[in-house]
Amino acid sequence: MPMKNTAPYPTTARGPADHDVRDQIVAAATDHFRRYGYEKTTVSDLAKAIGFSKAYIYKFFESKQAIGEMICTNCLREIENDVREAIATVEGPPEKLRRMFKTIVESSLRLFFQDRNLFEIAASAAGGRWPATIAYEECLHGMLQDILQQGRLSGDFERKTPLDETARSIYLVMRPYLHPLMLQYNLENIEEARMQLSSLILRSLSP
Amino acid sequence: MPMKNTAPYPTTARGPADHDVRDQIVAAATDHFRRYGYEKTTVSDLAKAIGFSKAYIYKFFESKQAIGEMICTNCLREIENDVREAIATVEGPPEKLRRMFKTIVESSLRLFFQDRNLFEIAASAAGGRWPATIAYEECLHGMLQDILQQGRLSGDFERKTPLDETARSIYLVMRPYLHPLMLQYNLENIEEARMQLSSLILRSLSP
DNA sequence: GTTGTGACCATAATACATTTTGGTCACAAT
DNA sequence: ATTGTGACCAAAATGTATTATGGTCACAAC
Repeated sequence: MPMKNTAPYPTTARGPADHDVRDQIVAAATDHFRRYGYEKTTVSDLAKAIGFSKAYIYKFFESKQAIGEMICTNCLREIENDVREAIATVEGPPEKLRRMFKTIVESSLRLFFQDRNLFEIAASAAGGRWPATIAYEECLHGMLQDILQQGRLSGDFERKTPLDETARSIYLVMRPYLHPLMLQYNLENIEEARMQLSSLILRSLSP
Repeated sequence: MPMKNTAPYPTTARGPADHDVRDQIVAAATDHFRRYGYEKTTVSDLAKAIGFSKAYIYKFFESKQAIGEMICTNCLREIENDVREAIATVEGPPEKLRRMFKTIVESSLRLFFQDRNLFEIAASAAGGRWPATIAYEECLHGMLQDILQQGRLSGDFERKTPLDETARSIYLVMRPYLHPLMLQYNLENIEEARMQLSSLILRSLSP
């Protein structure tokens, strides 16, 4: 029985969930999107690359955008992992917070401006509210909340303000630097900005 | 002796600084830009509106963009005044800060989305780093610094962090909500966001 | 000197014909 | 039932010829 997708946006649920061809498509798409960009890559290009017909691609993905979203999800997942690793290798909630912010900025800059072509996908994703972006934002928000919780337990952070509100407001401070479309307008003196904002955040958390 | 303009961007220095025709141009431009938008309005339209030839316009303004910049400056000045008024009618630095942020958001929303057509000018200004935007940012930054200084004197705010750094970091928190291009991506739950960020800022300022 | 303009040019915007592209479907092979 | 495709369509992208627009300048009226 085919699972009807009930998500607001069509997810990639089509055809066998794990199938060799699906992986080939993702691999080819990753390569092509990186090299020639999302717009310049046609679905036929991908089909040719893996030696099948264009129609067969649509047995696995609902649309070209669905493919882009998958690639985008992977990219964002990479950042998530960078962050997870960064905050694991450092101790003390305040320093974890600093490192989290630092890593987000660094990884985002690397992804969006080193791999220039992936930027347009991430930009579309962020602008069009793709599920990939929402999941990403929620993930980071969650990590943030964890650090805050740790800091409250360890006595590093104040405990009066509701945890959820604290997490949300700090997330809002960081958001302009992880949202690709906003990041563009925050490039100059970004290092300085990040450090000063980190300090402001930590001051706001002092018990 | 004609004053050579040494600014990085050509300012509106051309022809007599105050002249009836200059004002007519500004008035016509304000009206037309509001009604039909910046792009849709041609310089000839403005000329026709004030009953002169197109060439005469260029005796007063270096370019169409220079006219746009003037109108933009006026718009932003309006916000500045709103803010100035708002923080004057309220007392206590913490409440002044809250009101400042609140007024910036409200006035920006009104300007950019009620007067929809002016948005494209402000957007170009913000994106292209026109002097109008720079002056605007510096003005708000200055007002912010004043409030902080008052708060330090009254004992409401901490005094350890350098004043300049505090002002800068708080400004960075507010910036996504006054920068028209970023404001677009912060529309949902903007009221809630603004209040939570205000609280975060005030927490960071507690002595 | 100040006020004012029509004619003129290079480039940007527009409009339109043509081609590409995303996406579907009936149908074939295993 | 699963794997796979060529033919087909509406809509978007592209190239191109044409027009409109921003901007200048020599020159005229006062």
